[in-house]
Amino acid sequence: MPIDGIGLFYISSCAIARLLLYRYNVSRRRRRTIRGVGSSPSCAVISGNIYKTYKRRRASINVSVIGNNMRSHYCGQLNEGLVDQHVTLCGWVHRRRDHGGVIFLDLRDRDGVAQVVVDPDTPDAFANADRARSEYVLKIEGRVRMRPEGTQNPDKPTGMVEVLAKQVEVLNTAQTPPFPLDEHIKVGEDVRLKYRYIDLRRPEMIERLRLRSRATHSVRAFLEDNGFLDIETPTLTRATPEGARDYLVPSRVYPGSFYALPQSPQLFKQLLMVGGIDRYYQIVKCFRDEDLRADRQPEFTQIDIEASFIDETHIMSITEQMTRTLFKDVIGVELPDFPHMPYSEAMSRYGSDKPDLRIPLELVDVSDLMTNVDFKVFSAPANADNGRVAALKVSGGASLSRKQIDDYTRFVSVYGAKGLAWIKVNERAKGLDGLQSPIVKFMDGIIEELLDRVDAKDGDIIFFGADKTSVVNDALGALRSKLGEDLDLYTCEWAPLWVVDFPMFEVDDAGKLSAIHHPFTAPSGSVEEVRKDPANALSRAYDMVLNGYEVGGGSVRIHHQDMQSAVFDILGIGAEEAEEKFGFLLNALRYGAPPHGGLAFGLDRLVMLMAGAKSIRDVIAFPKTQNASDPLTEAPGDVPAQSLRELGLRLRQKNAE
RNA sequence: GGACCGGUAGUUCAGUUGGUUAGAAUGCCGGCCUGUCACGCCGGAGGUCGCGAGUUCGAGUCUCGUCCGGUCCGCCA
Repeated sequence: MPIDGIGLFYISSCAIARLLLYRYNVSRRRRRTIRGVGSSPSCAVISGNIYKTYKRRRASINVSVIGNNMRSHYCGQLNEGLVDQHVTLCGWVHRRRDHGGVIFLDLRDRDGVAQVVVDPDTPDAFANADRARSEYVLKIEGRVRMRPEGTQNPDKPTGMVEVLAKQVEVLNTAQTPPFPLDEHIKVGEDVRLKYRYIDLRRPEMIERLRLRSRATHSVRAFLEDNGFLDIETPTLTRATPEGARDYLVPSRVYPGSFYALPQSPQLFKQLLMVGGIDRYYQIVKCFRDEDLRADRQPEFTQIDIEASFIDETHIMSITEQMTRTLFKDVIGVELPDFPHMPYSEAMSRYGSDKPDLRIPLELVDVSDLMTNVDFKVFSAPANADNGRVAALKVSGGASLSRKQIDDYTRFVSVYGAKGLAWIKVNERAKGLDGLQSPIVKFMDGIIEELLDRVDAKDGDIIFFGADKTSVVNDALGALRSKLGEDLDLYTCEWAPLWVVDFPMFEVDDAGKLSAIHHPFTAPSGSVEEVRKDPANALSRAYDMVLNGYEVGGGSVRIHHQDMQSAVFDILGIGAEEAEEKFGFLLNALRYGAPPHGGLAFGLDRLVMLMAGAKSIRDVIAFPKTQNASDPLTEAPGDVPAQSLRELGLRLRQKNAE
């Protein structure tokens, strides 16, 4: 009992201290960043380098050394306030500067770098400093003192002080690292991944992982405060017929049968709702055996959320607040209110279901102008049911060179566009003579209306896409993002939004319907309406989009068995298959399933954006390469024949033919 | 499954029309240096030009194949 009491007291006093500290930091940050929050309602105005922002902010964190029995302080904690104190530091030799009579050691730990001075008055320490090399692990005892006048370095966080070493202990030697740890030297990612444990020592990498930790902490705190329960779900589960390819795990006990690693805890979280949990969350690994991208790893982390007796308005409101809190807590950014945009509007105005609203460009539909032009490339799609002709005007874009335009033409070709027509508006007042374009000769009679519609001014360029609607949207949507980046057209730093009113199904090339979200998403209409016209049914799904990335997505779920069966029907999942694969879910829906819905965030993407990283690999401690391999462990690897035999597996001959 | 870019010293890169012994910077090793902070100065070592074929008198360089890394399309409910 007394022990419990002490423990409780200890925890709560710590928590209070942290809370106070946290309050202090938040208010300081708010003062600094609120200036940057600007005029546009859906945009946070650019307020300088984001990495700098959280780097600066981190400097104010008091890192606890309680329970650390080898060191008294972290290197990064040294400051004028510690002058004349005796400190013990532990860390790695970041750099060694040997002046013959005096040796400077830059000692690095996860919190920063401290300068240690070793002079010959302490011969043992001097000898050890002399043999120290890069990345040796040292323990240093000494006195903190101000650096002599004229040698202070205000560019470094600990640059006003140094530690005069009394003892230098070599805790471990180190081989010369395969690459330098200086942040200003770039190193190939394959080398970094092979020696990830060294790469992680780089301040930039530690900083990103710290950011990630703070992000999950913020999310957990928010959700716990709002009554969500953290509940774990199985990792060994069963394969689902729809969706991504599953990672399979053979069963030893049932030879020939397989577990699947979850693509998400979707079904389990719905079962938790039927189980009366009411509010659930989990920060959880998910697995999808599909090809990788900069923002896609075979295993990734979701912030998974589900709630009962709630509709889409409330879920979006809660998770939007969560995201806003997250950004404020972790990088001191006040996100604006998130606008809601129907899927159809996103597609027609931006050619994407995850538009980057930092970019001021928009697709403008000009199909109606092109129905009669003497130019088949435009008139054919303009007259086709599933065709579209759209324009994308870039202010000041007339200065683009022929080579740049050719590059963009090649760029859109990967999306299926057969070309990229353009008009340079050199001088509108001169009429056709003031335009420069390979296609303007076909635009006789409609050119003024066209220029008016896109609000073309002297110096602009107008790009055109004309093809099947999906090709035009893909191509011009991608071109829009590309131009935004190449020409640095961003009007703000953060542009979040909700995309809503997704179609329920999409038609594939074979004419078969598949679920756009997933087959448990509730359609907007009744069972009868959905069965009658599935192709036009809308779903109660929503995606959170930030800077052109889908960072989260969810829906209100089907909670009636008859609707669920209808959707399986439409998807071509027969009653028998549905019963076999999802019988447990259909059963659960018969036993009093509450109305429920939720959302899943891609934690890696969120952290990547907050960290200003280009790839989620940079915010994952041990990521995989684009071929889904790990250069560090060399996974995936062979297994002994005996293991296969136990699992009832035999490999097919590799070069059978 | 496909397109594109890259692979040369530990690292980052240069390498001309195919032509002598493949270079630079940095790192590493040795020496000198008591106020540097990406310390400085002097000297030295370090190469399977990803791998395999082919063309050629001769290949880092040209051709084909292949492996690896990256970006993207398809794919990713």
